[in-house]
Amino acid sequence: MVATKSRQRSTAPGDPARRRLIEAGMKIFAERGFDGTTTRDIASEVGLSPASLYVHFRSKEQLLYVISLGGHQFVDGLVREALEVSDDPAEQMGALAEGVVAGHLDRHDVARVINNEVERLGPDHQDEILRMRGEVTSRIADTIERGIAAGIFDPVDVPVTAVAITSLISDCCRWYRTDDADEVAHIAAQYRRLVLGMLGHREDRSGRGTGLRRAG
Amino acid sequence: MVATKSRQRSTAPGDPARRRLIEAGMKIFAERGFDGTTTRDIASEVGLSPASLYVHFRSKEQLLYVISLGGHQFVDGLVREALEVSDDPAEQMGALAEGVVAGHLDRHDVARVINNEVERLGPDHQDEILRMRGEVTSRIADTIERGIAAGIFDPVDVPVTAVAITSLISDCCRWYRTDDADEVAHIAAQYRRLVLGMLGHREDRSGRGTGLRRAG
DNA sequence: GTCTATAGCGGGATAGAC
DNA sequence: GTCTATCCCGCTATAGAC
Repeated sequence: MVATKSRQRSTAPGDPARRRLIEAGMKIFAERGFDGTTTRDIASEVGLSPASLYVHFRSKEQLLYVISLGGHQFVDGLVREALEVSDDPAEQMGALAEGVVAGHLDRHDVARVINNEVERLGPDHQDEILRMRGEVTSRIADTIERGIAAGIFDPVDVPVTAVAITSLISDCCRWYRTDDADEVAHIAAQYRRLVLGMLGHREDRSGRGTGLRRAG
Repeated sequence: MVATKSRQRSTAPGDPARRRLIEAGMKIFAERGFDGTTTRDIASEVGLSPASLYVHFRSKEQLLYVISLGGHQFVDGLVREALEVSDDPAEQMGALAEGVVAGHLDRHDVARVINNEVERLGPDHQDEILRMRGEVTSRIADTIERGIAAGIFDPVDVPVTAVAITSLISDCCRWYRTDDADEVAHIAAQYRRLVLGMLGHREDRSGRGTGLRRAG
């Protein structure tokens, strides 16, 4: 199982109202979508007047941007953590799938927002967020390539497979919504198997991969 | 490769305006989301006044419902077609993955709408559409079970795997947008491999599955 | 940093002529 | 079946007092 730590958001610590607005935005954007959410919804959720939102954020779009940025930093953290567990591409990919899925189910509100509301960002913010998402896919592609080179993954089409894995482990928050930690762990473990299966990695084949480097 | 025929929608044939509104709705809902689309956007796209929409649909939500229903009937058709290619669960699942992905890329506008806008439907319509989506997952689960029974799939967690496959082959329209038929065919073929990999089905293992029934 | 009040605009849907 | 005109409402964002 992969831990889900480092929840830091880009919020100043001494500003509770701002953070509460962010948390409310995550929750309500996830439920109703950006365009289905009013600034009144968010403000009243935290017991503030609609106008107060504009003390902390230039616009409703800016709030979405801050949430999206924090969400992607969270995912980046999950990915980096996973890649550090080993030098073995199969271990890395397994940890990555399991960790990202667990993180997405754990924080399914943010996960839904960063998946579904990217296109509601302004052009510049959208570009930036999509670049961050692209970096996750790049890391996955790189791991696949190392696994193929090590002979422990099938010689799949790398770009398509990297996108498919990104898609699969991100989209889980569309299908599951649970606070049961055991259930989260179970689902995440299954997704690990499924992702390694996509790469043709069988446990009984790992003996073949004598060329792989173990972590120092 | 799997064909993408039977495009019939639930539109009366002698009513071009209604159909044009449906096509416009597919396009614009896909681009901007249901809540980001105005009835004026849709009407002006087909050269009608805003009021004309209400001659053909009770409400904006009703238009979304009609589009969603047609989209799910389209997907249902793809699934049924795929299941008819053979009695071999691996052939069926491969055809299903390839066909659904090809269909989703071919008609990525409808695909995006049925994936992203379900929750904008009213409660009853939403229930109905989610039931249709659930039936697709059920058919996938059934195919997985038959494959496991035949010894050609790994003994995976059936519910989780069925959801994951549904997720993967539906979500492709988030990542790809192309009118190049060759590219569509290539991506769909890759997804076939990936899905069969999730099930632990290797081509070189199919000899093991002597217990499987061939189509009559 | 919070509030009340409101500007300014645009939305879904309807009325009624043609 | 289409139009023009419009109702009525709610939205984002701002002004200005406290």
